[in-house]
Amino acid sequence: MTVLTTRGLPAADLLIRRLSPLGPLSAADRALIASLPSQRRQHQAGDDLQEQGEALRSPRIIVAGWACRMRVLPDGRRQIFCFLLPGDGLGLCARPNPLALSTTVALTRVETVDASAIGAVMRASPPQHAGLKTALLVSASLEEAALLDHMVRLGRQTAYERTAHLLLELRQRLAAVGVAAERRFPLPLIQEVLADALGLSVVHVNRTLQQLRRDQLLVLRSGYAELPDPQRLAEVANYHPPEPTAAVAAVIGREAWVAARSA
Amino acid sequence: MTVLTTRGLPAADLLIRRLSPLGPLSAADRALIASLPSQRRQHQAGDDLQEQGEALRSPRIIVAGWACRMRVLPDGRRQIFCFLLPGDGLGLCARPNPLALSTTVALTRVETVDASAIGAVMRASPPQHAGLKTALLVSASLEEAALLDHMVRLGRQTAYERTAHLLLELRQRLAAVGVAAERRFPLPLIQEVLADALGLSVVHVNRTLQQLRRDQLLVLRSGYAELPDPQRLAEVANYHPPEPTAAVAAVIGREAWVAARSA
DNA sequence: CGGCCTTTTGAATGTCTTCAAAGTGCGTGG
DNA sequence: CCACGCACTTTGAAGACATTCAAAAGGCCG
Repeated sequence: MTVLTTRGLPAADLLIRRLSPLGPLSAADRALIASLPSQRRQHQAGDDLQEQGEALRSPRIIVAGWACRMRVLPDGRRQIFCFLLPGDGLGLCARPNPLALSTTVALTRVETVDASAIGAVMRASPPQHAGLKTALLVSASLEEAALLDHMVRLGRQTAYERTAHLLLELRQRLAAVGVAAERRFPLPLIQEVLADALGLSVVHVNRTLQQLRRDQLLVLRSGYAELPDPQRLAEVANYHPPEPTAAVAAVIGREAWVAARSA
Repeated sequence: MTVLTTRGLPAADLLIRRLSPLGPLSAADRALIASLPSQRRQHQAGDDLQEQGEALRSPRIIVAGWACRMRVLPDGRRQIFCFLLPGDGLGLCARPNPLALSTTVALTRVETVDASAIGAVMRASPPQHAGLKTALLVSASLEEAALLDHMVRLGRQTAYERTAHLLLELRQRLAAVGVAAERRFPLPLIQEVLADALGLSVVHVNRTLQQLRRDQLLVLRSGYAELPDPQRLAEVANYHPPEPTAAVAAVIGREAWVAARSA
């Protein structure tokens, strides 16, 4: 059975579910993840999790709720770069002591746990955590690929395609942490947020969502989205899910991965 | 006097000019850069320098010409993510053996030199090249920031603002390698390329450029752009150049940088 | 029940695209 | 050296897509 909510789900389960397809996690890796502090910090919707230009705060993992990275223009226009979902890291960066390149804001109530131990693995390369580091690098790779996808949406897709494409990405990412069923997943975003992510006006997002509903491609209710026909939606949106295999190969090379699996 | 062409300029000069404001380059760092092979590989305009999904080719530095990273949709729509200018690296990545997340194509005739030595510094952390590694990481940081800037352009700026903003970015980056004067710099791009970068149609790019000219903010001729009033242009575009100081602090922390300078 | 935030609707407007064709510049070959 | 061809730029007109403004409807919480 698929878990449809993460609130209350231990951080470790979430992280292991997300990372294990991305690299060969050793027993030591799993132990390190399991030993992450269980104490959760609560953030209210609207809270800044990270201010642009400020030194990166100590690394944390989101265990519940949604956030986003964004930038605001002087006249109030806002662009959302990406959404941060349960299982995603905050301030997990391979660079030492970096400044934040964007502001991170909680979109719902968010719960995070400290992930300094994982940050340490990112910065050093302890041999007993090579698999974990691989998974983290693959994860960073996937994030970067998602940014490029988003740029294609903004620059070269219609409102209808953009919206469909984003919905499929969110479904895919939520599925990777066990928070999405095949067709149904939580979507706790108001239309203004979708608009700022998709580079559209709120009114137009509203009309685009209606069009998707009329076309039997989307059902929205009580904070959940349902995609009755993901296949057809993927076709209209030109959506291609990231292959985990490709993602892994992206960091360690396909041969190395095969070797690691069989070892 | 500002050098207005790089063809013939040694790779080392270009790289040192670009990297020295980004990190404290030691004598060893400069020696390593100076010892890069001088043999240049020629690529014709239109050549693939790197295919999406393919293993990253061995790292090289562009010493002359322009390239871009981009993705193409099945129906031929194309989005350009960023431009690669002289002094920029190809396949310089902190991740080991990664696959390319996008295709890289030469936009003009391009000359590159091998940069395996620099790639090695990126992957390992030889203590005698700590400064160089810092500079490379800062450089990667700036690249990422530029991607985010581009997303803001695509999602939340008008055609006029986008175009102005991109021109200012190009001027700034070319100036960093000594290829741009205060107001004049090479712009070897056809309008179709600008269109694919800016998420606009060719026709609209044409009209937007005309508008900029009518407003006395831009002069284009024989492959060069001139910005008669960069200040005013920056205002209409909401352009904020990346501060080198901020960039350095972004990687090593402000205090560490100050310490390194005075040491 | 009332107030506030969010969604929805309508109408007018504006930005940007598409299609089609003419103009311009430049290199090549006659 | 000129003429031609080709690629790129420019122009016009029509229409599609998206925004803006304004207001009504819906939902949720105190």
